[in-house]
Amino acid sequence: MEYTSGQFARLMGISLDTLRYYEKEKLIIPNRKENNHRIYTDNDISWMQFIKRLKDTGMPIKEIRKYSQLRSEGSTTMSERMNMLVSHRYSLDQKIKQLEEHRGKLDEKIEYYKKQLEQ
Amino acid sequence: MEYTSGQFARLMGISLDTLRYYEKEKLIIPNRKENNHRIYTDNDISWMQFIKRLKDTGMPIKEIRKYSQLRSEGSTTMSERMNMLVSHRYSLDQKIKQLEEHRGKLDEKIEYYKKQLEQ
DNA sequence: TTACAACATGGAGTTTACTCCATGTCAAGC
DNA sequence: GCTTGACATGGAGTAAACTCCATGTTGTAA
Repeated sequence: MEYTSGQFARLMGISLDTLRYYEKEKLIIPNRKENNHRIYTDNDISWMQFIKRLKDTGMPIKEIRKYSQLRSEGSTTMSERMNMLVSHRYSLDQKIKQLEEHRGKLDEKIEYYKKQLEQ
Repeated sequence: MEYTSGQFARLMGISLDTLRYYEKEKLIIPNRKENNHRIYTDNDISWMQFIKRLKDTGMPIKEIRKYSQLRSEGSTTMSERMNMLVSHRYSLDQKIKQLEEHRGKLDEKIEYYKKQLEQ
């Protein structure tokens, strides 16, 4: 399947402006038709979903660009890409652990409020 | 114990500029000495630690300001503050769950890379 | 064939959360 | 008494990640 920029943006749940911004930042660079209109493929869909995953887990755009750059250089950059993911996975793990601790402390505070309000 | 702004900032691991920025945003408003210098107390330490917790869990400064505002109005605002925390705790929970899912998907991708590189 | 929606570009503007800078005051050590 | 370091203020600047706008081109339905 192929998609116009508008269709693709709607499908991915982002704005056209954001899509073009990502292109300017070299995260995702679609092919063009003869009329210069962008054309996205199913392959772009899974790539975009992965970009969103990296973003949602806190990877800055500059670093995603680096990953994207390596990806476009082909299979010789595989181990470097894997290293990036392993390191990112580690910091994500740290982050989750910290958030869990914060959640526990929030629970304590909420419990405290509850007790105060019961009286 | 009492602390000057410099001591307090160092203790909390933030910069003096950030500390004053938080004051401008009404998150934490210390008393002043006769010479107009800020003076922080142990009470401010635990309050600041809580501010950091809210920040680290993704609460925007505007909302922390609202909580701070309620807090300064005394015990009559307790249930409202609790409601804020309960709601924040809920979204934090959602966030953690989403991050865990992302982590799982990252693991899959890393596994895939590993297999490719083994050959 | 003409209206209008969708697409394109370049550049300016926005929001959040700081961070830096110029300038001024003031207490303490040499 | 003078320098120096810590503190004060107001305002400008920065980085990240969009978001908006003006202007122009293209594709399609009536």
